[in-house]
Amino acid sequence: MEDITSMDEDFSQWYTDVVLKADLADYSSVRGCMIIKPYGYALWENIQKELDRRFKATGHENVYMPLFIPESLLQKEKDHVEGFAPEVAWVTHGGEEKLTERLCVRPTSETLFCQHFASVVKSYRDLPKLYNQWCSVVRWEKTTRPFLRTMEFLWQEGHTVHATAEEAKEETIRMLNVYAEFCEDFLAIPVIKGKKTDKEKFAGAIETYTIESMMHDGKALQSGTSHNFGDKFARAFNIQYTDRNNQLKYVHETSWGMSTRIIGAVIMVHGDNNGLVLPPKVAPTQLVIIPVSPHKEGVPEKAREVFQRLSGIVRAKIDESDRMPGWKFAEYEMRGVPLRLEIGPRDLEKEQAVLVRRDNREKIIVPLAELESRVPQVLEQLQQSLFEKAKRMMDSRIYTAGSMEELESTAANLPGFIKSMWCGSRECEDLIKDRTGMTSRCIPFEQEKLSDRCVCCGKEAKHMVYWGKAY
RNA sequence: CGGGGUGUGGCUCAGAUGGUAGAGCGCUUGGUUCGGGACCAAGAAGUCGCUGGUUCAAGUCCAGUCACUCCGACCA
Repeated sequence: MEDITSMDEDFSQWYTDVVLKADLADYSSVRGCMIIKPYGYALWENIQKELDRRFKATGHENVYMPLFIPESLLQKEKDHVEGFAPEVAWVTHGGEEKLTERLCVRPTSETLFCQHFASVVKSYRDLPKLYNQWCSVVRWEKTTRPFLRTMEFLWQEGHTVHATAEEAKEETIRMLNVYAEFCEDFLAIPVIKGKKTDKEKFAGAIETYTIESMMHDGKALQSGTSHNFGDKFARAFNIQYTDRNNQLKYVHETSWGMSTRIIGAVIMVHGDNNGLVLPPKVAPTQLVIIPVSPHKEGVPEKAREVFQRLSGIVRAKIDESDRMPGWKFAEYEMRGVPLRLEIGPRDLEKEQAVLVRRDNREKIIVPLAELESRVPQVLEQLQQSLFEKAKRMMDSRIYTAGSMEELESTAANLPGFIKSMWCGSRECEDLIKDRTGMTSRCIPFEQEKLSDRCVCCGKEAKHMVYWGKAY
């Protein structure tokens, strides 16, 4: 089998090669939609499991809303419908009969949740409602790429209603932090937390918060978002409750989402020219055992014994197929399995096994007796070093610009993010996009005062902003 | 939606000037191998993306269409 395209040569092609050859997904006969294969789906299941655990730990409950939204319902909130109308799929017929009202296939479920909240929230005693749903949504995209942008994608969408604006804002930030910690601790992907500019915020939100991560090619991927709707949707959908003082009040809402797109981030942050590299915490298989010269006496028995001992401790797999060992090494590297254990005749003599790390190919000789303690230890170190490597990569590609000239030349020559001061005007944001191809990624929570002046117009600066080219 | 590229066994591709469909890899079977993608032998596998046209004859020429892919604009 030939190698995958080198990422330095053609990053996009490298990405596609990895998705296909690591056996994560395949193209389907439906334009823009992909088949998520068992290995890719196992990855998603691990992401789901961990996120779901974190949602439950913060008091959320899972629900399920319908796939279809009546047109009249979608129309209720003006900004929302304007944002999504261009990319929804419509159902116009049921069997042979034309429907009296078109149904859209949900691009997101705010409107359905709102209608439901309007019917179940009556009193301050009914609040808050902290809901989440796991589902797929459809957006009629013009160009698609596996995981990064598909017409149908799997995600979770959290929807909550609260009594006060303060509570809604707290929830928005809480869930952004859940996402950020999940990315950093579980996926080993460093993120920048911040707020979206008005131009970039979600259709219908008063504030959108985001975590932005940097891919290997220096481009940004919005990895999770959390929206504060204030009482905008509540007013459009008439979601009111009676408070302790018998006053009728509008609720305050939030929504937040993370999708299978995050798998694209895992690929593009950790992957290398040998294929996928998975952080141990999310890897479907954490350790693969490869018997070497399995026809030699004692080898398969010992390999199975090691497999038995380790499978209670880590997600282990043993490959006893009749492939050449070299083929297996390459194959499991392609699939990003964090740790490989080789065991052959030479090891039997010395009562040892050879561990090989996926990230740096370091070989670690471990006495058989110590495997139970050493394997989890090495996995933990690997998880940690993947995060540190990604963090160094991101930090080393964040530049500062004090003038438009600097912004333009940096954007043209150096992949990565650029931070600069900004006056807050849409005009400057648009101009920067025109001149550099970069959009504002976020107004980070961690502000630095680089200067007093907007990088673009020279007027008084309001914020420091990260700019970047985005997926 | 604009611009470029590509559609031929599972995969990567070859098939000048139209004339009976090819290779390598993979797959199956048997044997030898086995510490970084092994070797030998035998086999199976294609209505040449789809529709129409030109022609005695189309993978090849023409028109249309669909899909994939890359680069822009729009978006999780």
